Amino acid sequence: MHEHPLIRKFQTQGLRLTDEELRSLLDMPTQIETLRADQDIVREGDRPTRSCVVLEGYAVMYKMTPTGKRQIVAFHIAGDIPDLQSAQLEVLDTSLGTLTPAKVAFIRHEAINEVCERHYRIARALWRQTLIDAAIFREWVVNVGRREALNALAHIMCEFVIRMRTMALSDGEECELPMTQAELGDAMGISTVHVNRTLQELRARGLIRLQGARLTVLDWEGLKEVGEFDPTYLHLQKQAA
Amino acid sequence: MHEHPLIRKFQTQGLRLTDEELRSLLDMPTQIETLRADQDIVREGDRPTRSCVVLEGYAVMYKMTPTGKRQIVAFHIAGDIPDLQSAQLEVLDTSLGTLTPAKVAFIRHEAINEVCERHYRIARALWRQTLIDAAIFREWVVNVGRREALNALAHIMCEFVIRMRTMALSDGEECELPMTQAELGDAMGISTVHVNRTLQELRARGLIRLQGARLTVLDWEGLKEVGEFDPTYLHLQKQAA
DNA sequence: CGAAATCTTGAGTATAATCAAAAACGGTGG
DNA sequence: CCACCGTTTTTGATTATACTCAAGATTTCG
Repeated sequence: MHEHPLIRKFQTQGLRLTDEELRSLLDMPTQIETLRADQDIVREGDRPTRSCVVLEGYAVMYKMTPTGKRQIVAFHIAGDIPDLQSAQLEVLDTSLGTLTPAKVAFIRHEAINEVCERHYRIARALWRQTLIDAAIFREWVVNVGRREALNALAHIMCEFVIRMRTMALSDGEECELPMTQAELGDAMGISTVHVNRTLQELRARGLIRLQGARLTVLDWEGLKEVGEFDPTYLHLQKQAA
Repeated sequence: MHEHPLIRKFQTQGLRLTDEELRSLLDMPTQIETLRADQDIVREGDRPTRSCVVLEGYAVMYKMTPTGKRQIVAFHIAGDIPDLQSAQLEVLDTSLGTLTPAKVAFIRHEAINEVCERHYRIARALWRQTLIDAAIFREWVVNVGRREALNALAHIMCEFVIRMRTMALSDGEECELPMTQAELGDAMGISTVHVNRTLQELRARGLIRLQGARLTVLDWEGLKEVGEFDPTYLHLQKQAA
């Protein structure tokens, strides 16, 4: 696998880049920034002129309601381009912030759109990526709308572990789980207190161990079952599995 | 506005098609079918070789949980291409069905991908459309996760009326609301009984009138406020507003 | 006109929210 | 290395929103 998270991501999607495509991608001028935890990168309503690639650390997309409640709509890991949408849509409809200290690479929209126009295969791969993001949003609607806390939490963990494994950030049993209980609650649409009690139930059932930011899946089949987890919606390619 | 729903949709997004682009689009071979209400068009797990354009009537995208609960993730109206994703992703992760009797046009994926490759502007417009769909999913996550029934229901109505108006299917005050209370519940992740009580509250507050499938917005500002509705996420162009 | 679907109402229950406060943890600086 | 501070996690008690079950009224459609 390539060492650059973005290229690695393309590879996990089964895209064999030609030398020229690879060069075009790596030649895009980028600006790399190191960010602290809990820092906004862009905000709802912004009209950014660049998008970012997560190189290290974790990010969240979220929306605030007028009454001050927060809903997290996505967690992002290395290789993700959380705000790729802003290259095609003028105004941001969500905010993006860091979850942990993070390193991100900013790429100007013109650069992205030039590469897309020159290499339709890259445009198509990025389009495909945004379609997978959309598939994940759909699954989250189900998670938040029709699953009880226990199942929803198990589901979130399954998804996160699989995505981490796809990017070689987990061995499939153990990985970093960088979000606090409050953040998990904001992702599932439930309160922090209820997250805490639900976590205890998952532990009591012997499905997971969670100490600090370290998650260990003790019973993968059990967790999948409780989480009603079917990875189809992640649209993984064979070699990724 | 053009009489073909798909072309009209492109126009509402501000895309001025050249004669050649228009010809390429209209020359795509399509198969038009008339469907009854509550009929599946494609199902989760399918690997379709074509996508469809809604010409008349209404469709829903939904997912079922293993315990038999249904979550509707999108309502689709004339001009929408609900399963455009399947042109880029192999397996469907949601099911698509009619809500009412409907007329749809099927287009083979090869035809779509050829047009996209020949006209990058069309590819980009379709990409953009899928990004707007994703933005709507994000808003639905908020609706289902962080809004109480009253606010969520008002929000759904605001979104539906605006989308109908954009496609000239509503004057902005009155329009068809083709879903049953059970379907509204499946869209908001609440029970039918609770939808009923919530509807009564919206009526009691003088915000709407709803008789059969006919919705009249009596107090647009009030409904928007209760629904915490900000249309930014629909990414409408100026002329549409 | 009649059957099926949809809507409505009531009563009892469950899941999860809120409020409040204590315990544990993690990082920082002396 | 330890004490300290802010954050995060945990616990308890009370309340609220929404669910389930059940049955009756109304609408829709063939």
